[in-house]
Amino acid sequence: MARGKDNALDAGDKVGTICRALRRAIIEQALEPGAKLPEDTLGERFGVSRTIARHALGQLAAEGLIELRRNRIAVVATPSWQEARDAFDVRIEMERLVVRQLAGRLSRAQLAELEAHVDLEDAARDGPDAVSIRLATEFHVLLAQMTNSPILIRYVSELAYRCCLTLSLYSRPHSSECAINEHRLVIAALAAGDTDRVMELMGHHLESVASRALVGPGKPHGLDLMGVLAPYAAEARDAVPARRVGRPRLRTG
Amino acid sequence: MARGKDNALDAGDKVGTICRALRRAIIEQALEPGAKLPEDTLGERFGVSRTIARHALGQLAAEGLIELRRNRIAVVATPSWQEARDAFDVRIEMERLVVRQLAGRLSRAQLAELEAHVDLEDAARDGPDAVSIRLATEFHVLLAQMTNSPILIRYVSELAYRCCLTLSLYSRPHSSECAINEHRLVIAALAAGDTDRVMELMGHHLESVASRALVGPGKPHGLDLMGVLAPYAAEARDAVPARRVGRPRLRTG
DNA sequence: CGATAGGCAATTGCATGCACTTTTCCGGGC
DNA sequence: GCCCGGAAAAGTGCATGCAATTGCCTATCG
Repeated sequence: MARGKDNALDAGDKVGTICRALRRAIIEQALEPGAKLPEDTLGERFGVSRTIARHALGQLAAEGLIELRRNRIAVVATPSWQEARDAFDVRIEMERLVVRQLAGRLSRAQLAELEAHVDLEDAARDGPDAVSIRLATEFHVLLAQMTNSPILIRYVSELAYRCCLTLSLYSRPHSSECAINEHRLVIAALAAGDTDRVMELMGHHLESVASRALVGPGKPHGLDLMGVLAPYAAEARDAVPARRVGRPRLRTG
Repeated sequence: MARGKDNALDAGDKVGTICRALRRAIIEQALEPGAKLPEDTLGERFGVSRTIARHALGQLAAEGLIELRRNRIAVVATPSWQEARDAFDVRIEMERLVVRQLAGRLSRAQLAELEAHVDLEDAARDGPDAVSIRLATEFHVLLAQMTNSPILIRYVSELAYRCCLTLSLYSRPHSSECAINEHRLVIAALAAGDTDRVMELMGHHLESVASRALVGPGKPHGLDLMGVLAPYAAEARDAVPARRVGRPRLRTG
């Protein structure tokens, strides 16, 4: 192995690791839309070179999570209201497809897994918003994964993340109460194998989430970009062995 | 710019240029599934360094057009039959969404553009298969573009390309006759603003295309990889100024 | 004759360096 | 006081070099 002696948790997929960390930071709203992501700062944070950071940014840009303009610093995407609405429309259709494929076809174990996840969401209700938002999103991703269709999984995940982003721009604080109940209803209908009903439920559920994103021109933001990233980098590999970490510059997106 | 002094046609977006060229080579089946794409050979062909070629491969992999495994040469994707079926299922849903949004909302000019495209398909009927396949695919992409929804555009394009790939693996030679007629029917229904009918038509059309991909375990293939790529590279920039082009190695996927 | 281990060529993984572009900051003019 | 212009700083675009891995080819052994 190279000199760096990475700990084995990172199975060599540095780019993937960075992507996952950034995605998570974004859906937990630690990185708000518009936040700047300079290649070299990112590289320092994760203990890799700009080349790798750049590659990761490329992937995230392909997913629509960040915006990449030539010769400009990458920023977390700031979807327009119209784009947000489009994303939700497509997402609704895709997730209806997911539950259509799943209705009546889930094993007892899978249903239990879903229930367990919703229990988790329930438990996190009093915790920080960031966590409950992430969990709510992951419920939908979990459903998609049960289809075993790589394409569906990828698209639903992407759309879910983008919609998360949207919510952080246009929606009010977040109240997950009813969302959690709706998740339970969906599980019940899936178990019952009631295809039409589960599609309806999912459609309504997503529509109601989307409708929370109706008004509000979005808040301006300013935050300590790289400081906020630290825990995500730390989680990715256990410590950042970056060779020469001076105090990271403060950026205020 | 560096020493290379590219001609101005390439607006600096080298990665995008390579992606487009490769995508096109793939959908025209000049690059068959399984064909190898070594970074440096690619770089030589397009007159860029491995860094850029690598980045392009990363993007294409994100789109599912090629497969990228660690420490291994990138290859054009070889979707399993199941993946292919999934892709078609999702695609059908997405394109129904497209025409739903479009029905009755197209301008006269847009309808004319669609007709013109189908005329092109018609004219290409006697030409090489590669061209008529590409045109058929582009009809669907064109429709998607008219929605002005970046997400829809991206997903439909991706899916259309992937399905193309599929056809080259599992389908018989290609007879575009009826497909062209179906395209015309779709246009007519769009113009009439008959939402339900156009969704039905599009669904049937895609289903019938998919059904052509039912049997056949796929043909083995062998081809002169980089030789076949030359025209695509040439089209991308007018000539390849690569510094030291020895005879490119022949690879036989 | 077939299977196998070892070595070499091909290829990827990644960091670094240099050129170019954009942004920022500062001083002078209006 | 505000706007403009120019230079320094920050950042990206890209090529190249080196280490590590893989894959192939061959010589050797059963």
